[in-house]
Amino acid sequence: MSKASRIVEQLRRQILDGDRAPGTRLGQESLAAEFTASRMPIREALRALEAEGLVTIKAHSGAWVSALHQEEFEQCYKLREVVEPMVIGESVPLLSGAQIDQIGELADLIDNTGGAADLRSFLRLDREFHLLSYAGATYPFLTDLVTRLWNMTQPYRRELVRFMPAESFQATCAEHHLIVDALRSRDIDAAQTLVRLHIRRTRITLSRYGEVLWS
Amino acid sequence: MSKASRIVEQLRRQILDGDRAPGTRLGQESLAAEFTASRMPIREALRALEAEGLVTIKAHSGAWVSALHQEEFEQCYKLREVVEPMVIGESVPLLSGAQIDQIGELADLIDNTGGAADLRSFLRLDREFHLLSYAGATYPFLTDLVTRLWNMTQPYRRELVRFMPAESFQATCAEHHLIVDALRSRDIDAAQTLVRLHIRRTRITLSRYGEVLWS
DNA sequence: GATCAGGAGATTGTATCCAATCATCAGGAT
DNA sequence: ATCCTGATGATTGGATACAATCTCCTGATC
Repeated sequence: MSKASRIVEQLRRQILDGDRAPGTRLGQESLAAEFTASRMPIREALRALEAEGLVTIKAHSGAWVSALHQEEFEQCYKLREVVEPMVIGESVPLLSGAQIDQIGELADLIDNTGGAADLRSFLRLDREFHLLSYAGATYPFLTDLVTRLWNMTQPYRRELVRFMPAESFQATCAEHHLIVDALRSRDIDAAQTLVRLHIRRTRITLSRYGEVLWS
Repeated sequence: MSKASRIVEQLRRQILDGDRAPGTRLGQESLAAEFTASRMPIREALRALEAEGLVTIKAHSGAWVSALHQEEFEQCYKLREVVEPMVIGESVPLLSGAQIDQIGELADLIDNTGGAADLRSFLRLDREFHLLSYAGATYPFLTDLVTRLWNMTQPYRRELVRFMPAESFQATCAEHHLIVDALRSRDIDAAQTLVRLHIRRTRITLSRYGEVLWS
């Protein structure tokens, strides 16, 4: 595996984990020093992350961790409301029983995080829960798009979930279990509707606290 | 504008125009000689085109113009059947009257190409017709996806359209004009249905000749 | 005859160096 | 006081040189 691709993975991990906040400058020289490499693999890594939407590059100027305006953030969620039901519809008939069991276990684990109480675990498990439920889907383009949308919004989700009230967290957990039930009974329609409503409710809940974050 | 981005545009154009067929090797050294540049901007360009799906890179091995199997080609069309109705639904209410007129003119121009008779013009205009009809859509991610799907399938469309019988070409033209009518009357539902059927019929028509191409 | 090991050649990946471009700030004119 | 202008410093873009890796051919072995 090349040095550039290792740097891509590490940088992506750092951005998603919140170690590098949106708007942070990514200077080639300083990154080269950090990763003990030359600027060349750094440049390739930044280009790759730009293609993923995680990094924004301005010619002859520099690279920054991509930042979203509130409208862009909400547009990502609105797009997810349309695309993810489509993807889970493809996925439901093709998921294995073992996969569905695993998704159910993730739902249980999420219950125990308490949402904002264990933010890091919640974000990681919630992401895993949803993306695994799409594992059966056959359209690589759409699953890539979904992953991109999750990645791009992750830093903001981290900040916004802090404000999420307990009742909203409980709703999230309940919806997760309903989704698992729909998967178990292979009910495509129910799964699609639940996913759409789940994302929609989350968007509306989060947008209430967006004013604080973006103002 | 950087040298790399100029190379991206030229290479993309060459691939879409059929000057570089799928499976063709893209050696860094030879490309550097062609474009009178060093290998460095070439690498950046290849990475960018890889992100667009037009180029496939294998580590330590090389880059090739992306090739699709028949199943992948048809999967692109099936995905278009789902995504493009969504996009045109977003687009219809936001297209300007001037844009719709322009789309109508494109439909007329396509009639005059005679399909396989003037293949180059047909491909260019057909592409322009559809992509312009999506110009009102507000989701950049989805329009990017649609453009990617068009680009990736273009080399194969070029080959397959050669076999397209006259009746199929006439059907295509008729459907185009029906779509224009739907745009003019701002009929979202009609536009979505027509686009879906248009893509579906094209896929079925083309797949009939795929055996020849891929066997 | 088929398969696998090994080495030569070619090609990609990385480091270093130089050139081009942009941001910043001082200085002067309006 | 504000805006424009120009020089300086920092940073990215590109070229060249070297290292790492793969491919393919050769030849030996089963």
